[in-house]
Amino acid sequence: MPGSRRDDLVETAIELFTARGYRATGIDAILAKAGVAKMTLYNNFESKEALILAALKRGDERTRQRFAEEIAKAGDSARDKLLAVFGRLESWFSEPAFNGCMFQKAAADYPDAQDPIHAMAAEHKRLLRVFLEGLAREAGAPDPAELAAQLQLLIDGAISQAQICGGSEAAVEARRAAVILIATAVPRAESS
Amino acid sequence: MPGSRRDDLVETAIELFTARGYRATGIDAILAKAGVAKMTLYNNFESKEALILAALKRGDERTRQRFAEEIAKAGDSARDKLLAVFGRLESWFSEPAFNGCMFQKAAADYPDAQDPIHAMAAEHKRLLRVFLEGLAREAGAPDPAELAAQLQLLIDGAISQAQICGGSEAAVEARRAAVILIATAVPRAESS
DNA sequence: AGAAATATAGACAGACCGGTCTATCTAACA
DNA sequence: TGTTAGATAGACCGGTCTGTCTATATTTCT
Repeated sequence: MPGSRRDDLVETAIELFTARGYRATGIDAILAKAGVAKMTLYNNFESKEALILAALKRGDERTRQRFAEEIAKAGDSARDKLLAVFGRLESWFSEPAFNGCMFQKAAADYPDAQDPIHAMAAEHKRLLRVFLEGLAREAGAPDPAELAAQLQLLIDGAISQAQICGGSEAAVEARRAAVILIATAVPRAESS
Repeated sequence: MPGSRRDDLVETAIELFTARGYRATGIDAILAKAGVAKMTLYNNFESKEALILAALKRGDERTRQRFAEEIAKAGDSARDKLLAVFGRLESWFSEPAFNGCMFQKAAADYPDAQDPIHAMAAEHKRLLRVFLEGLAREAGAPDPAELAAQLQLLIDGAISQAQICGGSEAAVEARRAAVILIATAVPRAESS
């Protein structure tokens, strides 16, 4: 089964990079926590940067999958699906291990837009917006891109506030704002 | 005139810490750019952390002052004052040197909530919320804290997106969302 | 069982970091 | 003019970082 050690490394990298930051987390800390030798890392990845990119890739897939799962559990009205995103935020913020968004932190730690790490963070945000746009379209918004962009502002703002100030109130606040923005954007007066 | 060198150090620190990050910016880079000797730094500040805290303090004061200036230039309706905040965001994002919010980055680089640096970032967000709450109260919002919290989500989300994806569209998007949230929160139907 | 691939521990190099120290220079004030 | 305070350049220390190397051990497949 190739990739088992590799998997351990990527999972541990996601944990530590998200919790402590990319530059602040040394290779040795990841190796110690994953219980893997240094050469195994450098046989599977070209460099620390390659490990970061692999962690971001997996984190991106997982983040959007988690949103999709929460949406699947939600009611079948398109409005409820959109709001389920904020329910996912609330449970995420409530996890003891929550420590902010690994993509916001990646873009902050590697501010050069040309840097592949920064570029991958931007790509994640783009993919998330596409995802939201699909939901907004299902909900019948006449301008789904507009509604998706506004909801994404609330999402990123909530993540940022939760990381800085702690707590999960930012998610319920964002949800309340989302209710208003959705009601305004979607013509159908869908009450109750 | 005491503090001239000290001022140079704080200003340069704000620039470099914001542009490149706190951990990524070495003392030597600040000293070189400010044209100051290393011992002068350590005669004015106890440590790199003390310099960071001084930079955050000045940045906090300046940020809120810039918002206040933009608001003073705006129309005298309370609604226009609230919206002027987003005008300030747009011109900020358009500055060539824009590279995100020094407080978001500080909280990301020092994720421990007990860390004085993280705590000062949280305090800045709290002060900004108080500021917004005052404006919301002037605008006649029945629940000014609620409106302020929602607008702050838009602000932090816009800053985050502008840093990750570049451009200043996030500010105009946030402004459009703010118009909706304000109109919903403030009973008085203040048109035109 | 034997061979080939992969993992291990740990030493090591080279770079960079924060912070200290010294010795020299400059400027202000008596 | 002499003194004192503050600024300067730069060597230096201990520590940490990424990445390489070697020599040994373990697994896996035939």
